[in-house]
Amino acid sequence: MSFRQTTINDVAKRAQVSVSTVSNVLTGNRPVSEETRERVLQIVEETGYRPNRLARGLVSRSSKTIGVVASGLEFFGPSRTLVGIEQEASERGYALILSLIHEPATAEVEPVVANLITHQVDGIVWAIPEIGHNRAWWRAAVNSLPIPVVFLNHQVWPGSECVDVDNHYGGYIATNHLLASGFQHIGLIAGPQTWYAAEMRRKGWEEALCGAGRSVDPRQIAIGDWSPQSGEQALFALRAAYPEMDAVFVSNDQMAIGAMRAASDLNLRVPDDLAIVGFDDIPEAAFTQPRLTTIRQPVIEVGRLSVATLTDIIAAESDAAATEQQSPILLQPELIVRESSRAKHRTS
Amino acid sequence: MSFRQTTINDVAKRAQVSVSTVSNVLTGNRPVSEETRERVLQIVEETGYRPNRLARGLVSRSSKTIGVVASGLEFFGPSRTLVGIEQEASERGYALILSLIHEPATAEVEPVVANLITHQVDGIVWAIPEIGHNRAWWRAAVNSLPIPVVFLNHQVWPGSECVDVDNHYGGYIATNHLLASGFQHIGLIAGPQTWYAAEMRRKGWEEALCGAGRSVDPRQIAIGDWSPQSGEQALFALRAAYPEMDAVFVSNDQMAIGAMRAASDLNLRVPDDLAIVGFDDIPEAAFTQPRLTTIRQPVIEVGRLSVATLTDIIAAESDAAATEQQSPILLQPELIVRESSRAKHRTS
DNA sequence: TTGTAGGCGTTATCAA
DNA sequence: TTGATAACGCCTACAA
Repeated sequence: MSFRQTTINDVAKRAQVSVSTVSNVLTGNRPVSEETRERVLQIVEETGYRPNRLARGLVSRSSKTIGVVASGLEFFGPSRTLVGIEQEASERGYALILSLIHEPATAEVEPVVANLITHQVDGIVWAIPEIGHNRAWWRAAVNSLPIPVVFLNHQVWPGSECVDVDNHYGGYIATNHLLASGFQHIGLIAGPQTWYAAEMRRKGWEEALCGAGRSVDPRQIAIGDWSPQSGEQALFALRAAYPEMDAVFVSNDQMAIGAMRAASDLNLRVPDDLAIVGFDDIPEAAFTQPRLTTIRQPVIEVGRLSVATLTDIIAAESDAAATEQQSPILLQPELIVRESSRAKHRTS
Repeated sequence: MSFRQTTINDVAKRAQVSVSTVSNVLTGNRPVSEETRERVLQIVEETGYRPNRLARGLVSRSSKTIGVVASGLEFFGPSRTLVGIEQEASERGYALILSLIHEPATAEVEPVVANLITHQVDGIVWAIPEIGHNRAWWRAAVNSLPIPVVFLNHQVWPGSECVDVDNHYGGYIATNHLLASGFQHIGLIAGPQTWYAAEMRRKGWEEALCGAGRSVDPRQIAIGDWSPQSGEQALFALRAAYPEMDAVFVSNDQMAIGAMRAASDLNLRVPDDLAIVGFDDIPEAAFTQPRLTTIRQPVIEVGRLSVATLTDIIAAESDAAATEQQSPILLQPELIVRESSRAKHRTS
């Protein structure tokens, strides 16, 4: 079963050249005469030879591998972002080593990073929601790591590379849309405030309200955990604390679906009694009753860009030509208007 | 920035022992006196030394890495299964190299597998829906590969290792539930029939109908692509071709949500005019209006089991003690009754 | 219990 | 344009 794989030595012998010539044919690092090149390629084809990347990485000090640390693959954004990460990495010839963290709030950062470095990854994409203790760890550690790191969904700090959706803007346009549609009392169902993205969406909501001269009060806010169930409960709570509410911005579509369900149980018609705007544009959002107005975010693009940025930095390091990046790189989300926020009053 | 990492040599020198002693302390392959053991561990701690896994893998011929080839991370099942795969791998000390395939129907299998072997993975979890041409490729290739492979959501064949949910049974209990609830004309919105799982769910539906002495006709079937939109369209089509239909088994929850939307647009009340049963139990399913009856499948468990099986085989190979597995390993799904299939007629 | 030396499969350096 | 040969960092006989 488990025979010895063919090595560069086997190829060299059969092609009657030295191993360095075979290596040069394959890497293109040094010119090789057309004649021998073809002969070597021929043998490579015949034997199905493929260079052992462990050996290659060991000597060349570049594994062509990047580490991805992610979390929350059960959610729409993170799982799509991972797809973008993989696509870009694959196109650029990098393999992915995947680590998942299940409890970002308590998990230790150091062992995860150390383990990836152990695998000699050329860089890391850190796609874990920002939370106090891991931010502190990174601030202290990032500059002493031997490899570059790109952060997703994190607040930027000097010297760190970040890619993110502009969640502040997303919260702002969602809320502004409700205001422009004539709604007066706009609540918020927020995500966990340990998530930087959730905090930014809340701030966008606040800024829109303040900009329109509306008050912002804690009783207008309920906090969920992104799940439909928490959205349902949040709407019950909000309705009790803030009965005049006639619209609500919900920080993700899953909670919005829970909120729609709660509205129905409270005999509130959407959008006539209560308008709802979500966030994400999950595939189901266009098929709820009524169809859900939401904020679409370029999640795949965030993943791609993070890898593009990372590999550029990696390439720049070996070229010793440090390309200065602007950070954070913010991608703009987009308002998708559907039925759940149909205008209450005519606004000219 | 990029300094030389500490090596086993550095540790050996500082601890005033040989490299083999350091190695033995770390691997436990040979006994070391308590005294020197502690001294070495002390230095390891101080220097933060971690063995280079490329070097280790090169010489020990075991990278402690497994390749995962997946697809459809935008869907509920596959993304959760990946979580299970990662959990089990991480607990067993394996790292994951992730490859995604975007067009399983046309993608070439060989380069993906070859690339993973290039990275010296110890085994592969193949989580790509079974489709004609890749099945053919695997049949020919699987026994000549140097490493073991475990297949997810595939039909088993002699010598292959498979882990899956019992989709046939799932389709059967879903349909039986509708029959037992008094529904007479049960349609099917199926997934792409190139997916083995979709085919099995259809067969379960068929068997339940035949078992109850009902006819099975092509006009009772519409095929979607798992998306809510395709579910919506499928219901329109089905309603036109099969107007007496009073219940429908939908092969996944996303299509079921689309179908519920279509039912509403057709002024059909669910479940009174049309009962619906989905498949997956996505988090949203409990919050639709009405709440969706569905089949819950142990997707995380499938992922965990696949890695458990794979690593057992890997361990058995190096022990030269081939543990015979029973294949396929089928996990049972479970019926979750909610409102969308509320009984039409009393059945005692 | 410990040390020495060879080799895993490559790429990189130096000569030719 | 090519070929020896020395690393890369580690494990593992074999020797002491």
